[in-house]
Amino acid sequence: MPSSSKQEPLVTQELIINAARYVFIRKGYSGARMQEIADEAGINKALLFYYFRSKENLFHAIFIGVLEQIQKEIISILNSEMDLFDKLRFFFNFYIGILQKNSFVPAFLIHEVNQNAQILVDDFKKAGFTMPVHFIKQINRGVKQGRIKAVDPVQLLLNMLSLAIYPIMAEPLIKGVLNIDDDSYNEIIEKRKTELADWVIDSIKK
Amino acid sequence: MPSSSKQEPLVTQELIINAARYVFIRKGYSGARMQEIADEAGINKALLFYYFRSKENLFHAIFIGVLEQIQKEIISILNSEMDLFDKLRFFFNFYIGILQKNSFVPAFLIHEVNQNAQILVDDFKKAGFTMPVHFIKQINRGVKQGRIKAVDPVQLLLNMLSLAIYPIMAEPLIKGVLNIDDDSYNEIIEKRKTELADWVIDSIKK
DNA sequence: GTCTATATAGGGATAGAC
DNA sequence: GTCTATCCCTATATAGAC
Repeated sequence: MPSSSKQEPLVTQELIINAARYVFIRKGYSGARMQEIADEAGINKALLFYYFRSKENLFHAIFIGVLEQIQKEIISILNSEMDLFDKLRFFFNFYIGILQKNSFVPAFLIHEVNQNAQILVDDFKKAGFTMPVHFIKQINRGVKQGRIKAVDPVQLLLNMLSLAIYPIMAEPLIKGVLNIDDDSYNEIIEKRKTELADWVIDSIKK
Repeated sequence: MPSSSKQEPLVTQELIINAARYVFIRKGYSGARMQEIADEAGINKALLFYYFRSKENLFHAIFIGVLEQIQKEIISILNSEMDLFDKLRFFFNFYIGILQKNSFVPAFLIHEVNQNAQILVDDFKKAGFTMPVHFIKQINRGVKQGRIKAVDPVQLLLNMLSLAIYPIMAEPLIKGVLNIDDDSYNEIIEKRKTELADWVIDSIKK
């Protein structure tokens, strides 16, 4: 474990973490090369093995970090104390913004979990993942109070995540299939930040 | 190119295609092993190189096949002559059914296109991919005739695809995050086959 | 067409100098 | 802590017998 000297802009371990994150998220575990991570970090390949004993170790460190970030971003929004409709507006606007800057993360997560569902359960625990209990209660309360229609909170949550995440994670594919250029697609996504909230709110309010 | 004898249940080339499809879709290009494909097909590894000259060749054959299948499935529904609301109901019911049997396909496609967007454009052309022009016209006509609200057909299409695809492609991830068991999740997906159509139709009809 | 045996390269991992 | 050199296994690919 290297000592964190105070003046250097980025200590080696951080250089490695950032580079590994960049490469793993784009290439996946099996597609990533330790040499490429070293190049990206501007250090020697052997150093990777000095700081993290193996490729797998390094991967898990990255993976847990990604989970923690998502936990912080999504769950904290969903479980916040905002008014329901404000929360929905905030969710789409804020979360799509995050996704735009991390467009490879969802496909990375799904791809890795798909071939390793069992083992990665441990990483979920390490990242402190919890259900959005407060959000679910909030929906159920809204239904009971007659403020919104009788919706299943889990289905609503699935819809929200789908509508926000899919068009961004599948951007290269969709642009290819529908023959849309970069600028047009950005415009489409930008509109979704507000229109999705309008649509969802309109569909559940009484 | 082997002659297709008429009596054998599956000629070798088909055995290879099926096995390669199975393995590539689950592991991705970089995660797949030619040995595993050979085992899955029940043949010798060298035969893979006899029929397809390289791993890359075999991959492209599979990839184009997957694109052709999707082209046939989705675009043909969207461009059919059905009434709009019937079409939406049919789309969610039928397409989610297909996705349930091919749950790894979307993540596979996205993952491969993400790291190879440029090269794979050729495969799109080979697969004969076209835009759902008829569907888009149908929406615009519905809007003009005042039958449905003023919706952007591309946004509507994105929403339909997102709502259908994401919860299935992300199933292992979501089950992990939300702590849902297999049976409950299947029930949730089953409900979506009809509820999504109800929801979308309700939100666009005047 | 199908097999066994083998060549060749790539990439994870370690040894050891500084 | 960081580098160079190297080990060694794995995976793609080929040669050649049958």
